[in-house]
Amino acid sequence: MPELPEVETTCRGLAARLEGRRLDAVDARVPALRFPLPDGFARRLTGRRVIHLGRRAKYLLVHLDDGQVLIGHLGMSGRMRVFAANGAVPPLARHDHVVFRTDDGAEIRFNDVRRFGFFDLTTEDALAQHPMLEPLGPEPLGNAFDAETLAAALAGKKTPIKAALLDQRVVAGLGNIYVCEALYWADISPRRSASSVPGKRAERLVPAIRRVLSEAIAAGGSSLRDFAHTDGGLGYFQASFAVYGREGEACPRCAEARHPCRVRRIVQSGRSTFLLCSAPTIG
DNA sequence: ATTGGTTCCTGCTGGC
DNA sequence: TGCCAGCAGGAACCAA
Repeated sequence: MPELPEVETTCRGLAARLEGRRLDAVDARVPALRFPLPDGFARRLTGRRVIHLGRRAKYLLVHLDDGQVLIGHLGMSGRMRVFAANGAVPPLARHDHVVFRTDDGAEIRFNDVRRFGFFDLTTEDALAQHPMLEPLGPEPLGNAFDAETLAAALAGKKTPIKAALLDQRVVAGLGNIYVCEALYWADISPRRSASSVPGKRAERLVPAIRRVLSEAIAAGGSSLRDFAHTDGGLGYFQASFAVYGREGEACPRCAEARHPCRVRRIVQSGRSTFLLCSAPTIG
C-alpha cells in the first residue's frame, strides 16, 4: 500500500477538493471492504460538510461539521480519485467500491482491487481512543519522534529491526518500502536485533526515516502497481529507491567503484527485505 | 507480553 | 500459448 507518503499525498489531494464541500450523496456499492461498512454509513455522511482533511499514520481522517470523523485506510491497493464536475467523468470502474458526490458536482471514488482498505465512523471526542488509532506510536515526521523515544520503543525487543519498524506501535506510518530504504541510508542491517539499535544507530535511523519520508512526499509518493494521486497522476519516488525492488543492482553509494556492493533480497517474516550484500548481519 | 504464522482479496508475473 | 504457483505496498487475529 500506500505507506505514509502515499497517504499524505492522497490527503493533500482530497483536502483541496473536499474541504468546505458538502457531501450530497454517498454510494456504498459493497456491504464490506476489509470490515463491514459502519451501520448507516451513507445516511450518516449524506448532507454533512467537510471541515478538514487530516492524516494519522496511514489513516485518512475526514472531519465533518457535526462532530463525526470518517476514518479511511487504503489497505494494500486502495486509492481515491477525484473527478471534477466540469471534467470528463468516466463510467464506474471495476473495484470502485465507494462513491462520494459533493455539492459542487465533483465525484470522489474509492477504488480497491484487493479490498484490504476500510472505512469507519467515529466522533471527534472518541477519535483518540479509536481502537485503530490509540495504539499507534509517534508520527515519524513529528517532534515527538526522536532517537530517545525510538530507543525506548526498541529496548528489549528480540525481533529484527526490520520487523520492529513495521510495527505501527513503534513508529506509525512506515511500510515495507520505506523501512528498507531508511535502514539502508542509516547503514543498519535489517536483520540486526531491534534491541541493539538504541544508541548511535538510533541517532542515524531517525534522520534517515525522516529524510526518506520527506523526499517521498515531495515526489508525490511512490507509484508501483496501484498508487495514483487523486487526479490520476503518478508519484515518482520509486525512481529514487536505493534498494527496494533493486535486487542485483549496484549500491548507489558505491556504484562507481570497481566492485560495488549489490542489493540482495531476503525474506523476513514472510516479506521481502532489500539490503546490501555487504551489510552486517549480526544482532 | 512478545512473536510468528495465517488470513482476508484480486491480479500479475515467471517458470514450466 | 496456457496454466498455475507464488508474490504483492497492510495489519488484525490467533496460538504458542
